[in-house]
Amino acid sequence: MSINKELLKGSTVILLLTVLNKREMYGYELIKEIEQSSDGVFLMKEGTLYPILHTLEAEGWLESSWSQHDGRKRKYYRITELGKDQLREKTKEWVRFRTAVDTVIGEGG
Amino acid sequence: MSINKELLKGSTVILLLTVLNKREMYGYELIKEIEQSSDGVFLMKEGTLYPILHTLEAEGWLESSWSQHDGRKRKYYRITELGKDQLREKTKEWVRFRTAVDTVIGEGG
DNA sequence: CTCCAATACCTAGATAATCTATGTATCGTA
DNA sequence: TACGATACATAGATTATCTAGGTATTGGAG
Repeated sequence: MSINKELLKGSTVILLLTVLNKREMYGYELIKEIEQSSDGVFLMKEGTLYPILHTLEAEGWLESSWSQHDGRKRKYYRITELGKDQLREKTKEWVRFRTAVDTVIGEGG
Repeated sequence: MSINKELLKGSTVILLLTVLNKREMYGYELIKEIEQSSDGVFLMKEGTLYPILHTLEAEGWLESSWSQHDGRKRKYYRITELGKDQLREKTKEWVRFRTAVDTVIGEGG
């Protein structure tokens, strides 16, 4: 499956990039935000999220900075211009994938 | 990600079950059929397909039988009643997943 | 005051879905 | 006669995600 390997990771990454495209956020907040905005469908684990954030930062799609809030330190992530490019690309890919699945299974193509 | 583990395998399995729900087919044919009906998006590898077919048969979602055609032996797969139940379930799950992603990314929800 | 849940970060190792690579064999065609 | 297409299959690599564990702070319930 050519598109799927990308999409597996892609479906998580696209969600992260999308919410970070609206405003900067810290890890824990991202989990809650994605859970809420997906009506409880996406329950991302911390063990899933943090390694992905590190990877995206290493690839230059995100930038981060620490800040303090009530004695707790938070690491805020912002999307970069490169990240925005990737988001546009991933979004196209998602639509392509979604359309293809719906075409095959004949479910609201 | 609670739904995703299911969906990764699910997105492949749902495609297979869908086309087998229309008529019985053999492995090689399934690859071509899914490739065509998805407009070239899903290029399933034999190394991906055959193990999945064996698993689905072992789980009782599919049945198979050998037949001969021009000296080549083909293994035809049919969907079982259990398989049809699973297909309905998987389809619901797909719609749920698709809707959730589209809600979050705001792409034709 | 003490314990526990929630908040907030992190990593190592396990699990599992898919791919790569390889093997066998037949058929049609250039 | 050599090669691509057809047709099946499996072993091992890759990699995305999960499980399970770790640290530390805050706030509220008992």
